[in-house]
Amino acid sequence: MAKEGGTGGDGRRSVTVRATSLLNAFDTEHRALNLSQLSRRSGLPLATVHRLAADLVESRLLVRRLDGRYEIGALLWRLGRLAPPTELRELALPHLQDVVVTTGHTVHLAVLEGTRALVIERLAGTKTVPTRHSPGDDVPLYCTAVGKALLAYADPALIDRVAGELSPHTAYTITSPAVLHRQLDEIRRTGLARSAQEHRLGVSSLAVPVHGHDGVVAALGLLAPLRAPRLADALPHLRAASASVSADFLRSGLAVASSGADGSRNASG
Amino acid sequence: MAKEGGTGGDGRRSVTVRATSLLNAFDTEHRALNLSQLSRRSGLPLATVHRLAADLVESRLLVRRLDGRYEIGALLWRLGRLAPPTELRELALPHLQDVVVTTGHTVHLAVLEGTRALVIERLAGTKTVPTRHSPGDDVPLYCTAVGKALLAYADPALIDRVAGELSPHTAYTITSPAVLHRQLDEIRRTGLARSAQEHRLGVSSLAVPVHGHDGVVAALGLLAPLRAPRLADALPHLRAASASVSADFLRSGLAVASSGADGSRNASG
DNA sequence: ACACACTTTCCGTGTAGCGGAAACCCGCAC
DNA sequence: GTGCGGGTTTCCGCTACACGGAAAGTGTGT
Repeated sequence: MAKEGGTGGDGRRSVTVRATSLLNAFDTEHRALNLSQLSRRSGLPLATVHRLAADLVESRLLVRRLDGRYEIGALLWRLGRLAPPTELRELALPHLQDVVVTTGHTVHLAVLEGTRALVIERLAGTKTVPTRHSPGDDVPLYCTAVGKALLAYADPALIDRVAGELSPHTAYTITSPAVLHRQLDEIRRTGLARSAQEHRLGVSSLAVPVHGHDGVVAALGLLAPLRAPRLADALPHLRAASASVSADFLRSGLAVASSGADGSRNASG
Repeated sequence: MAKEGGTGGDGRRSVTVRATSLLNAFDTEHRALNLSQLSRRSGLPLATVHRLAADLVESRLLVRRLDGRYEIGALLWRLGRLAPPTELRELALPHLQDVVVTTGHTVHLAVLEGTRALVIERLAGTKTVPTRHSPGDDVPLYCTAVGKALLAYADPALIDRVAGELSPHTAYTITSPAVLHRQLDEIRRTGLARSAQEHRLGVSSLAVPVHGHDGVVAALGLLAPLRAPRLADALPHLRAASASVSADFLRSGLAVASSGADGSRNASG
């Protein structure tokens, strides 16, 4: 009978979770999916997907095109705009632009989301670097500057969890938990995070935390080609922008929304 | 068998639809809701909301704050970015900026969504007008310039439906279906839609359609104080922007409904 | 003509969603 | 202290609703 013993994985969950797994089948490379693709990518039986997707279309979370493919509906877009990242993004935007024009480097704004850093805005500078992270993408916490800036101020439990699985992206990626911890200490001391080719070859970056009422709510990062001349000169501008964003953030009375860990599941008792 | 008869719009439907009605309880003024508010605003029993919201949190569509209130989660934000409006918005953005700097007026980009026009981007000009529609808001189709521009090229059935319920917003709002139809004819002939105080007093606007492969995919509108001097001078810029957006749109290969095969093959894996 | 891939419908099974009611919690007033 | 009012969480029996295998329907390429 009970073939399901696994914790956490997928398998048999509530309708809502299943419906969400349908939504999760979409990503930047797959903005429109037909029924079979949806079934394959979500791992749900075809008949189930057929019914579920129809429900989602009725709810206007998805729309069905004339060619039969599904895509994310405008309702979802609109709802998504109500999420905390939107407010932060819009309030930070002018300051990000300042940084871009004064330094010429590409700037990232990211928040902690689960065990990754979610890039909520990216403004390309004139001194372009090949890497392409659009808003909506997420990057690892341990091998990017914004990631480390966020991680350094995160819940110690999260730090340990992340430090437990340091899979290398390049030859420069930190794979030793001890080294990572040492770096995080330094970040906390100096308020500055760095990464040099740890995530992508040829790219180095700086990042500083953005402070909220209690704790760090975001990180502001700067991307540059590996040996960009006087990248450090940009630091004051980055710090200034961070301070401005912090100030605006506090003024706006927004609350931290970072989800944190799941924790309580069906534990015994 | 007979379809269900409820006219109210909600009521007794599938789980998915109910869950969505929870999501719909959120709006710009209500970005964070506690359980009871959620229950009240969605019309669902409290116990049901309690369970459903927990599911949504587990799915990460919602997050629950430390103070017990729910808000839209980052996952939803990210999914929303995969919706068509995002692509259109980003591709149109530079052209919108052109219009703003050359004309100084506030510009709107809107798409058809149900029986309303969804504003997907708004750039404020130097010649500000009091009205405030942020991206994500929707406006009526029959009393705004962008709305009319979209309506004029929409499915006749939709036109009739909209013409059936012309509730006035100001003393200038068109309430006669015949007048509306006549205006729509003219819009189709001239490619230009206007509204003068029909939606908000003191505001007049122009709008032009943005064409896709077959049909209109968006509208580009310009807001100005009532008797803005030489507002018509801005029209060429607006048309030029519309043409540029159209061109970029077509180039990008975005589809509203592609009937033929589009190149992408899916290598299963 | 056949083969193949995708989509839609059907329908018997039983599970999972339902939601009223009661308990619980906390701050407040008296 | 006791009672009151708001919100939140848990309980639990009933059955409506979701489930999904299987089969029929549709369209394209060969």
